[in-house]
Amino acid sequence: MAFSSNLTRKLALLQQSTITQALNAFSNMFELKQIHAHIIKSDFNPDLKFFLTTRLLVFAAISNSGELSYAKTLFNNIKYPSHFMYNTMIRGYSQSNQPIGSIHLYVQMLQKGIFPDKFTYPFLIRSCCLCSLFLIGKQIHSHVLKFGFCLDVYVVNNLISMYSGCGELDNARNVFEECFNVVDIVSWTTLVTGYSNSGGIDVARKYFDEMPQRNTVSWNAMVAGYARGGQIVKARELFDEMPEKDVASWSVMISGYSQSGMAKEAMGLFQEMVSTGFMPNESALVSAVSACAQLRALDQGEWLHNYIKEHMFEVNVILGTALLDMYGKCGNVEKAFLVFNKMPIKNVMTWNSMIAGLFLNGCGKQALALFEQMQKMGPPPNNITFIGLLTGCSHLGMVHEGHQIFNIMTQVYKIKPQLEHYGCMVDLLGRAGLIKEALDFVEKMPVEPHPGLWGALVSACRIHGEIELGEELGKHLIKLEPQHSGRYMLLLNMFAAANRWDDVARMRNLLKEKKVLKNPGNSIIKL
DNA sequence: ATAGGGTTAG
Repeated sequence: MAFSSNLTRKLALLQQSTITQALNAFSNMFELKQIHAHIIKSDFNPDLKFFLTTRLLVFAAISNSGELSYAKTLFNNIKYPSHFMYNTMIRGYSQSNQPIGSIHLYVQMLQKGIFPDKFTYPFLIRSCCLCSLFLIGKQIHSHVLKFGFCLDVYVVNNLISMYSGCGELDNARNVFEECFNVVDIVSWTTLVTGYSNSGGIDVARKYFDEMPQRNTVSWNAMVAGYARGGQIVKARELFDEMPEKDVASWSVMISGYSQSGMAKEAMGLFQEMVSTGFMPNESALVSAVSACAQLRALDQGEWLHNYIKEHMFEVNVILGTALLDMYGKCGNVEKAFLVFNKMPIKNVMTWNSMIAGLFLNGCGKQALALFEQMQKMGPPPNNITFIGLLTGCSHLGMVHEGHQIFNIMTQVYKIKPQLEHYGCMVDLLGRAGLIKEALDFVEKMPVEPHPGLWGALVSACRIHGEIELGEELGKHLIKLEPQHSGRYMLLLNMFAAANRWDDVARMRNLLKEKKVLKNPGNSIIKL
């Protein structure tokens, strides 16, 4: 008996080593499926089968070339999955496009009496954040406390990051302070990011200064915080002070410039990055392309596109959208379409940008045709889609189509119009000279008209010579916003257009009298 | 037995 069981074990070990070698050799789903088939057909002992299935599950669920749906099937066919298998699936879902699956599996795990461990929670909490299920996240926090896993720094950091993500910085800080003996550089950095994302940039800086040590990521987080908060000069100071820069540092700073509308600085820094010998990453490229779009710099945009092609960067959905947006804004709608058609994955923003690009170049019919296509085979349009469509119709004078779009928005997609949508409609009617209809529309609106909306109407009155009505509306507007110089200018310009010079002079005096500063206009300050 | 986090984009 002893002899025979020993033999079985030896045989198993022998089999195990061959199979382990085979497992080490597989690197894609095709090979994995072959091995899976082999496992099903052979009569390995159950322990070995279980071991091998675990290996397959890990690859299918979490590796880059895996396939979560296959992992799901695999998992569902296992009678008694181990806690490790549950953890693997929870992690797999957390890095998929359906992170809610993690939560379902966690519940299932508890129902089956399988105990979670410290590896369960980081991914589970991450999934809660990704789905914005913060209430569930808090419940899970109580599980963490109950099971005593808050001594694990990974769990702690994910909790801090969850509370930061839902803007509850007091809770984030409480976790940080209660676990002060386990926190590390990542916890500090998470807190810095959390505060700077919630408008607490000074608190963020305080934590940054108090950190026992800093690395490049912590510096990057602080620079990003300043850049996001519009304090671009401070961001740059810190960027220059950094003891060491990595690709993300450059990327953070370039995106800061680009998003603050400082497109020239963004381009300059991008060039500096490349000449310093750094290979830009996708996000730096996106910011640079977007800077070209702002500057209407087609040549530089095309240079970047070539650079991307030459270096064989994967054009992901964000980079692709940035590129077609750039081509659209720079007036090359053909190239925009070329990029659009080549993109294997498109999302709402991709479609929105392409539609806007077509409108911008006067191709209203094609823009509407693309919207038709989007409704048939694209992602569901969102409120931004409709702002783009209505603005486009307004600029091209497509009044009838604009009305249709508004109806589609409210009736088909049940999207409640926001102030912006009403503004577009008023603009659409006003520009077309349908001032009465525009006023009717304003009266029927269920929301309080925004000052800018009256402004659009006054401009329309100027263009279409409805001076009396314009005057009435303009005065009403000045009452609403007496400190806004632009409101006076609307009336002044209208009187000038109607050759009513006395009234123009009267407006000038009024401007002086009220000490309303005239907006000197926008100018880009070169650093 | 096996494993994990913080910065950057349209």
